[in-house]
Amino acid sequence: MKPLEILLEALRARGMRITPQRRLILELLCGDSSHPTVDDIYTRAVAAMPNISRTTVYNTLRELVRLGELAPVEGLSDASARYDTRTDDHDHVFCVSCGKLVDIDQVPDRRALTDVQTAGFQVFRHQVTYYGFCPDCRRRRAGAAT
Amino acid sequence: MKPLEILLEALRARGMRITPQRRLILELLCGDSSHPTVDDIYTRAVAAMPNISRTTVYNTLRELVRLGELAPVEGLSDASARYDTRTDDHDHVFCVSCGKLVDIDQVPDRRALTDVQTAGFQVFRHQVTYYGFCPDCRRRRAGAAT
DNA sequence: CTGCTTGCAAACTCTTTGCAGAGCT
DNA sequence: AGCTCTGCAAAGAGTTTGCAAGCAG
Repeated sequence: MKPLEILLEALRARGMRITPQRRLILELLCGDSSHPTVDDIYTRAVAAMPNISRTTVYNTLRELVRLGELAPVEGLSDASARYDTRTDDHDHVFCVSCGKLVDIDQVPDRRALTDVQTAGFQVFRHQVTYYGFCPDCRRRRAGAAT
Repeated sequence: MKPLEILLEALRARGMRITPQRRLILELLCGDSSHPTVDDIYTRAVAAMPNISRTTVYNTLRELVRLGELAPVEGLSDASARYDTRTDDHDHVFCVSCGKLVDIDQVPDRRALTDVQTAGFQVFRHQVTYYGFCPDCRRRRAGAAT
């Protein structure tokens, strides 16, 4: 969740126009840390601007990814793409029960891998996805176990 | 890459029939550690059995996943699904240049995460994807840098 | 004004489904 | 023989593209 002004500036800096549609989509992204899908964004956008099109949502999200201001979330078998406004290196915790996805900082002391361990790859980035149950589902399951 | 016999046995154990198509697909999977896509498998299958259909490939792969003998690879933004015959917990190294994907063992001493670090999630599994350049692309880039 | 952007519709890709006939056990 | 499996074609889901009209700068 980054400030709206940053995103607007990123568009302006590249000579892209600030249209009402784009502004709306950016606002929605800024106020959301739930890693929404294209359809999530589209649905909320339509509520505020009834005749905005899916195409515009797709276009805008694609541009933001291109600008490095938005990151597609990988690591889930979800049918449709989910996006993250946090674009620095970080990890994810995914709830296998409800699909909730939360950003977490990377554990700082992970041991460097040897060349053998990386199969000779020159690694410059890594991303960890933790799978488990979120607090809500954890509670729900504990109750059900009665 | 697991032995063909294991896969055949898994099918038999569930009362599934060993058809020539299935046998072929299983053979292709066993002899492949490149994490092929559906189309990779289909293309090679067609070479050996010209009128095998994509449907059969899809069906067979889906069944194998259902049996736990094949794992869809997550964590890549690849358009189409890639499959892994290694089904135990392990990590991946992905070449951002050529798309090569290699299985590696998990680093054993990863520190346990606190509840705060996992945002209260009860984590039971994690998966790391390392991004970098594979030995081939590394060499290629070193040469190009002349 | 200029030309980037929008939004409609159609195209495309990947995957799943329906169903009749073929083939495994 | 009985029932599963195959393969064709068509349907579906998600995303991209082509293009004429609209609007930001």
